[in-house]
Amino acid sequence: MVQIRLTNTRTRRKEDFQPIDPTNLRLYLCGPTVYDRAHLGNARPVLVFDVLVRLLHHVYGREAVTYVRNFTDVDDKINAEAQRRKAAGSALSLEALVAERSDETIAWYHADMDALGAMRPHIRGEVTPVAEPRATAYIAQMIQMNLDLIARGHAYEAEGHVLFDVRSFPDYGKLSGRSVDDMIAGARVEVAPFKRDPMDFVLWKPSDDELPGWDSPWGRGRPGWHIECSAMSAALLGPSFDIHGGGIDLQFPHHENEIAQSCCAHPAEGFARYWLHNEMLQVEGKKMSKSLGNFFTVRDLLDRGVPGEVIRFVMLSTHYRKPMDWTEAKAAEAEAVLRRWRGLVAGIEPATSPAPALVEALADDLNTAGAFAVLHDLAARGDAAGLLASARMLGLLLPEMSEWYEDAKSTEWIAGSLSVEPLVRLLVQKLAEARKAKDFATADAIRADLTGIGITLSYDPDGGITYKREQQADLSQVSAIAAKHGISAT
RNA sequence: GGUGGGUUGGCGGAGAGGUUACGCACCGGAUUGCAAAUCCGUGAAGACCGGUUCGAUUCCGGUACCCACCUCCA
Repeated sequence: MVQIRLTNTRTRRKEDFQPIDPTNLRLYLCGPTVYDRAHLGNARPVLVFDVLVRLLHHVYGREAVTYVRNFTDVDDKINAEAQRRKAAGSALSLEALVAERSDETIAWYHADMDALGAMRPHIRGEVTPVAEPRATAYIAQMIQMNLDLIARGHAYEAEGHVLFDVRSFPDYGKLSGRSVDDMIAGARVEVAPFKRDPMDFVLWKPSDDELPGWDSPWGRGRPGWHIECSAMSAALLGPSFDIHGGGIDLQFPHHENEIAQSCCAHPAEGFARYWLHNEMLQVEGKKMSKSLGNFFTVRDLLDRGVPGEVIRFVMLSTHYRKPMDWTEAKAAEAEAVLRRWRGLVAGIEPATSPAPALVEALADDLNTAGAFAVLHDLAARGDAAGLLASARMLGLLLPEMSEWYEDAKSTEWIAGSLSVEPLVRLLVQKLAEARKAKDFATADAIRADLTGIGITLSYDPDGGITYKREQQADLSQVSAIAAKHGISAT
């Protein structure tokens, strides 16, 4: 059996992965807060985990893997949207409006992640909504966990809040390498007066009548963010499980707090054994932010015609623990490579198993960049069946993601360009006739004009011509070009 | 201020104490009416300063620069 090695943030070392139970692997990935479309950065941990899960499937079998990813649907931004709809005259209750907003955001999220070829979370291999818990469905478990923490002396009630007592957990700060005293020194937040220690964090907070809330021993309120993941992972995976993942920005405070809550509520258990954190995504060398104007969602890219498979390729071409930069140049390069590979594997059945070198690369702390080198090698040797089987382990060259390639190959035009398509066809026809008559001057002139506006073409061996519209094609000039070459629009 | 990560050839991006990473681009060649595509091939690197070593881009220390987190952003 292949030995998987993973960099465990908890120990800051690359370690052999030893499952608690090889027939029942359990993974938890912090999912999105469902207030809006997922931005590009949200996709990174999902794709990293997707490759990890595919690798685990390969090594341990699909039915041995349980992969849980939550939806955080308790959030001020969701509440704000619900309140806006209420104010706009909706007859629904606030709770129903919150659910409505969450539902539509979750549907978007599914569509976007599906487009990237990311597998849905699953329990022992079986895709089910249970593997994607919503925080609002686990409020009772959160309340119970808070009660346990209070009973064990790790939490206290103050003015309708329940707070975690960080001084009661000596290991607090271990994951992120900070001491409580360091954190206080660097803290820039105003400290609520009812906290025993400035770093104590909220497990439960009160809700007023304007906000969604649930009845609890501490009055009507809602859970703190961190307790949600502790309660849901315990409910679905048990108090000890194998791998917990997320972006490096969640290391502190979110994951630190999860550890504190879960380890104090279940002192005999180890909680997550391996912690995986991916580095952040940048755009053209800068942090993605709304103020810089370089903020965009996965859907924005898809709508602009960047295939999901290309996004996936770019994301995986950088190791997950390094900052990665999204650039147009990378997307173009990825598309060219994918196009070549798809041409190579067309009509080919995949080999029965991926190349051992590829599995080895992935087993070595998910070295996806190294895995690409293996794919390039297979392609260079003309091993199409091996390339296909291996690429699919990375979630590439999957049949369900081939649409963009098929469209380009069949020179199909998107709806907006239908009106000029007949003209282009006539121009190409004229070009073909000119070539046949060895009138290369005319042929080259037509080709140059079409290339100039972003319609590229290539000559097939049989004398036919394949043409396609590039991303930035300027179709407004087509009729002028047609007129120039003696073709009139009718 | 605290914590963590990074700096590799024109660009992107890995591994490894000594032996070609790989891809894109470039250049040369094959093919082509010319292109495109494809195929073959060459060249090119490891921030700076010290240390350990027979030997370091790879280990250790320092310096510079970049980034992230410390604010319920993956």
